[in-house]
Amino acid sequence: MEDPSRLLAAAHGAGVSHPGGIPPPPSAGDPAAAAPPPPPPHRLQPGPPPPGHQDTGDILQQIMAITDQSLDEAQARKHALNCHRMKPALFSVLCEIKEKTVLSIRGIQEEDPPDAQLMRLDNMLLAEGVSGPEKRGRGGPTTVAATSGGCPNDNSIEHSDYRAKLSQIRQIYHSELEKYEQACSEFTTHVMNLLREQSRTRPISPKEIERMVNIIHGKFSTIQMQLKQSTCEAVMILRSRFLDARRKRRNFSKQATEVLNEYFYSHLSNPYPSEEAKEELAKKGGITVSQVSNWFGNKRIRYKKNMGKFQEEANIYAAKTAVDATNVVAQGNQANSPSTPNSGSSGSFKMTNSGDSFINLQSLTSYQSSPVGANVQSQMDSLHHVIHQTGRYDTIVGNPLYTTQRIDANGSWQDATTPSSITSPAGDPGSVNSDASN
DNA sequence: CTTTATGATTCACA
DNA sequence: TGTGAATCATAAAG
Repeated sequence: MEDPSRLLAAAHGAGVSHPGGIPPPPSAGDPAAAAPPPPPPHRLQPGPPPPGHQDTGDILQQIMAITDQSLDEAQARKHALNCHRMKPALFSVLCEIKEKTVLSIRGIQEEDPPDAQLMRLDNMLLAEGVSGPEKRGRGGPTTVAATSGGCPNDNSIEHSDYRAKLSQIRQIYHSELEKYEQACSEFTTHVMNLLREQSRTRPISPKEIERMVNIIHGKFSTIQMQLKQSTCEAVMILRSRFLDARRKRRNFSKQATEVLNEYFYSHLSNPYPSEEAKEELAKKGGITVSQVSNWFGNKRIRYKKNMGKFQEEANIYAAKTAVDATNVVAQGNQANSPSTPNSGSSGSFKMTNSGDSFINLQSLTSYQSSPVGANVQSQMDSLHHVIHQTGRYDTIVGNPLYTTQRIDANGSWQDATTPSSITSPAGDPGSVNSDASN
């Protein structure tokens, strides 16, 4: 901002010799200066100024006096200046001087690197849907499939509360932003008007105006950045409050649990779905891949810890799988497709803590599996039955013998030791149903 | 309210 | 990097 006193000085002509912008005492020829300024009410330095500081004291006095002048008086002075006969000449001198000094001004600008922080904030706000277009509404199946990243926030579909709050933030952000922009443009026009006004008494290049506008915009963008920053903070807090899955745990849909369990129990020998299998399961269940991974992680450990507890469940899914498998077998018979494997043999995955009887059972199953056969099945059934009755199958048995049989009957057990499951999630009979559904 | 079930996170490990 | 194990935090059941 220009110092008003400088203008005054410039207009007086003598001011040219005072680069400091301090106006000299009014000349006698100046009609506007005819009336001596009223004495300042408050002297900063009472008493006579020390020698050598005489000028400064005077000047100071005048500056102080300006504040006491009425607006009308000032206007009158200004008008007088504009009408002064020497004005055009002085003005041109001023222009000349300005021309010379403008070079030194030029270097000052040129510091406008795209602010990294601002960009970060912008990106985040955009990602959160605060800035930019209205956030994509609820995710259809496409969204679910697309966002299988691992970010647990996909569940936001259910968090209508979260969305409401977010849109509130969004609203506030936009209204504030608008306010700032309005204020900025108002202020800019105000300053431009001022400069235009001033350009009558001093030369102002367009570059200078531009620079001024840039400065103003810079100042306002600093404020905007603060706004963005606090908006980001608000969103972060909101997120942590609403989307922290530990706080808001939602059970999976029945469909999801179904799909996962089917896979798990039909691949009990190796319940480690490949990445593709996980994706497939995620798609079928309408959850994310990382949720699938979590689920399998939890399932494995919990199943292992307490197989007895899962017995019933295992049987249910085993039966289910068996039906499917039977259907498949009935149609295509064994052997044909290498991708219709099978699945699981009984809980063979590193079940070190299981009882001996289980192990025996296990080995029995596996050894006899390849030959196939209904007799094996019945053997197993009875064995299972016995164990079931005798006793406390908690740590002893676990698991879907039925499945084992069926699947072994498919003859892919050997492969199954190493994940047959991994090879073909899609073609797997264990998940046949879901294939049909999709 | 307490207990159980369950999804997610964290950390160590191979 | 994926996994097992422990743990947390919440939903659901009793």
